[in-house]
Amino acid sequence: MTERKPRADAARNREAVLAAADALFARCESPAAVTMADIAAAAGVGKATLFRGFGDRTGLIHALYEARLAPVRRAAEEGPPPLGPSTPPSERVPALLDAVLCFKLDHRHLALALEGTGGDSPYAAGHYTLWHGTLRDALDRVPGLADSDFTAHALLAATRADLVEHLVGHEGRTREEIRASLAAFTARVLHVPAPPH
Amino acid sequence: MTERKPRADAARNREAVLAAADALFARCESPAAVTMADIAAAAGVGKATLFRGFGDRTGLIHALYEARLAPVRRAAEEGPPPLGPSTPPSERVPALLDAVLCFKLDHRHLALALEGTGGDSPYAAGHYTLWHGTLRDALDRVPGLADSDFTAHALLAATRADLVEHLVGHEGRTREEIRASLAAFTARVLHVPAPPH
DNA sequence: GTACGATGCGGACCGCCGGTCCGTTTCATG
DNA sequence: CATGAAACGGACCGGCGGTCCGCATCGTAC
Repeated sequence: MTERKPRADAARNREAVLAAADALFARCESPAAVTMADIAAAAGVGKATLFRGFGDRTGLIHALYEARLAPVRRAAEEGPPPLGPSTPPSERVPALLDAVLCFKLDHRHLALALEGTGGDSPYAAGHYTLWHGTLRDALDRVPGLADSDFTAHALLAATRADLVEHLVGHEGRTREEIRASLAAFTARVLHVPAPPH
Repeated sequence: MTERKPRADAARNREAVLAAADALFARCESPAAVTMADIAAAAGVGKATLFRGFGDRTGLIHALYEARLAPVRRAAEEGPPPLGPSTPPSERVPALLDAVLCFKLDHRHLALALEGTGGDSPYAAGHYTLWHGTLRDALDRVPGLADSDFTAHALLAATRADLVEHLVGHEGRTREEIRASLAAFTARVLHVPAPPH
């Protein structure tokens, strides 16, 4: 058995830390304004508990992001259409992108914290590789579309957290406007005429 | 006259700092590994000179980026086709994007330092607004293309520095491969059938 | 219930970095 | 050459990410 049963208080603290971090990132303007000490204080634990449980700051952010992303990820991996794998590509590609976009809209503060971690690029993170791979595979099945790898990168780039933040915060776009824009852009890339709506 | 003649040594130091910073960012793996003290030492000046001349770290990076970008910017603002304003849109849009991409390929270290500055989003920077505005205006003149604002954002997002870095560093793509991929993607968005090559 | 080893805890502590301060040096001008 | 202004530089500061170690708590075996 490589599995070790974690102690009860450790699990409880882990959840408290994730909840406190989520709340703090949501409340504060910039992710950089949230310090490890802040999170520890808000969770009612010592600083060392953070680092023991998550390694370092980026580890904590990754864990938090991953925890919130899990439902969407599962819906895309094994859920029903239009997100699940049984969906035809021309329908699944827009659905996947819309799901990513909605997640980033709902969790802008987390996405900003993750992508703005500085040192390590967001393209090294596991979840990016997953989205990119899923999208690439779907694009491979779209007739007449070459270079699915770059296309997947480019489409995902249109959902970058700081771009979304800019659209919402500085250009004053609403959630539905942005979703419509991305859908139209995606349709254009897929060579499907946009629905008149 | 609002212009004040700067002292000779100040101008000299300014250039030395820019050159030293450029070299350091190019040499080091991560932009975060280059400290202000490093730059000051490499330029042979005191730390205070950096902050007096550029305000803070992001100011220095902005100034350096802007200095290196100036030629491309001028070519786009008042140069001859295919970059200049007299070019027809269907030709100018790919040319603008290719110019941005090439600049980021040539100055990856600077682009990474700029976009990875953390706190402030790259979308607030003046040069982004400029590229976006130019591209949007060109897209406005492409028949049948609505939502030029978002389209400009999305196309520019495909040239993000960390994406370029990922393609070159982790996927092993060559410069020409990436340029071809972006050109094909752009053509697809413009509904122009890609050239048979 | 109790004794005991292992696991986890917490906050004082460290090194480093961005940014500031102020006594000193260098430039420009008449 | 004298003098005021402008720029210099490195010691200094506050704060942050990350570590360390003595102490508390948990789970277990009897």
